[in-house]
Amino acid sequence: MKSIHDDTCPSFEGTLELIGRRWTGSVLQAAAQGARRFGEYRALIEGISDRLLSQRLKELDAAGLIERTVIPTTPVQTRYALTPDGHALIQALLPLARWSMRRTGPRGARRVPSA
Amino acid sequence: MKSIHDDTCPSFEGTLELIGRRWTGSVLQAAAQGARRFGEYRALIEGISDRLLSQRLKELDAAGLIERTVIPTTPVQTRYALTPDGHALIQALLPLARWSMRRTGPRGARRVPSA
DNA sequence: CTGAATCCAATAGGATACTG
DNA sequence: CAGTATCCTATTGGATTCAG
Repeated sequence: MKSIHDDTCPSFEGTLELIGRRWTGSVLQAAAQGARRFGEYRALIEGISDRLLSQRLKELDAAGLIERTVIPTTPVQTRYALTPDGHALIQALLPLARWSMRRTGPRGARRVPSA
Repeated sequence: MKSIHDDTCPSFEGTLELIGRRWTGSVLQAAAQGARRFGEYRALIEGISDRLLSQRLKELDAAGLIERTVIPTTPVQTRYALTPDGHALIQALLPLARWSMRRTGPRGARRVPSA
């Protein structure tokens, strides 16, 4: 049988911790859905605060998964677009998303227990 | 283009937060490598404390990803084995592990920035 | 060997208000 | 519109000690 061990490395934990932060999955989803402007992300992610959205976008930018571009109009526009790496991550996340859906049903009724 | 949105649900975030906790990825790796006894996990996961290993195993048990079995010998033995769901998770995690490896190189030199 | 208990430090997250 | 600044609380994680 194929083991996860064959394909992992010390940074795997780091990746999990990055995308495991609250809202990060939703931010990636929003990006995959085409969100580009700050307000678009905010509209797609129900319940997130400005502060955390800003923080998550900053983290994903630092990780090279999205790219922040400031367009000098008045007022300035800011775009957050997926990088190729970010796109690849989305693809790599699909099996996990399917696994989640299979476990909890398409409507995701319950939450995975955390303790 | 295929979007992650097509395959996700509210519990996806919950899944990410579960496996995004520190050490959880390593615990799953250890399980995939065949660890069953508490001490085997501890030996495979360098640096983890008893408290956190115990906590992670409890969480994964509660999530139905591993099963805890107490064997009444003296002293008692305790086994933590992957459930079918746990196995499926490992498989679903493989693309992500490969993605991590591609980003940082097989030796995982650097850590993904977190802020 | 397999944990539970305790204590402490660091971090994360929520709410709110404010700004160019 | 796109954030930043502050404050506060809750959660996490680390270290150590104790126990069946």
